Amino acid sequence: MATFEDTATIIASGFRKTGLTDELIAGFQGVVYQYYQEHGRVLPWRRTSDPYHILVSEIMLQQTQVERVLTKYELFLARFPNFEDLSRTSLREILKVWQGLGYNRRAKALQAIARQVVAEFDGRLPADRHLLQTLPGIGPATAGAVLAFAFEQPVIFLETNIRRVFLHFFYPAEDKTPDKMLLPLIILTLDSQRVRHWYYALMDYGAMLKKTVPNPNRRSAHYARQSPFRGSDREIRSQILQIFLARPELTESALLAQLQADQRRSLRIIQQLVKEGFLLRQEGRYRLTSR
DNA sequence: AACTCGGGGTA
DNA sequence: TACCCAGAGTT
Repeated sequence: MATFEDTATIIASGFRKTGLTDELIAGFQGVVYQYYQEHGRVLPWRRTSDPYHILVSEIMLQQTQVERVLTKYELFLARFPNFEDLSRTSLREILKVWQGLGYNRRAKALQAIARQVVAEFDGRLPADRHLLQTLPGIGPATAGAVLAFAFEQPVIFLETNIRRVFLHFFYPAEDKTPDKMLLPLIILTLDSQRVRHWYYALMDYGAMLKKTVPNPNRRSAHYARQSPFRGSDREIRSQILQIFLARPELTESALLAQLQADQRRSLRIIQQLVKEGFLLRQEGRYRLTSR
């Protein structure tokens, strides 16, 4: 029986010599499916095909580990069961549930999506990539996930786990491989009869790779390091939002007094929150936007 | 193409 | 410490 290392080597060398033959595709799918059959993850958002549930999970999962989303997903859906409920909820209520997930603008985007879906799409998420990507917070990856998982469409779907898999198997030694080199492989290896199943398998394989080999995504052309959180603007931002979750409103001086940053920097960050629609300034006081 | 946006678990 | 997470939006 071939070891884990062997299968990657065999597929990589086969791809170099002959390109992507039907035999190679079948072998690749076999390796991924076999892993999935034995070690596939059972996750709550995989038990539903409700577009709202899928969308909530996908927005939560953007740049956020599965384990952390697990603690929030059910809670969020219990609190906001559908687009209509979410569309009628205040930003404060949404942020309260969102606390701990990070990237709070996702929560705001989700609320905006809910309102738009109710107002423009008769309460149903459109099964169309172009329309989905016009909605705030939905880009190529999230649109692909929704189309694959909720609507079973044989679409291109590329995110960090999937990127790892294709870099690992097809570009194991190359540096700075752009995504456009992977897209044809994604199309050609897609199991279009079982789209959702296939992408789950790919993602689980990629999640496994993260723990067993040096991160292949470092060899992506799009790999980028993140700036430290400690001492960053976004640390101040999160402090500001937490302050407003604890109390309804503050004067500017009271707010500034609670922040670690110097006044100039604090005001810039506060102004940014106003611009993004998180905060409202009224008669010298700040508060969360009421809607 | 490069920055920014959260927060936490893991090595 | 550093790393990086089921990315998207802005510059």
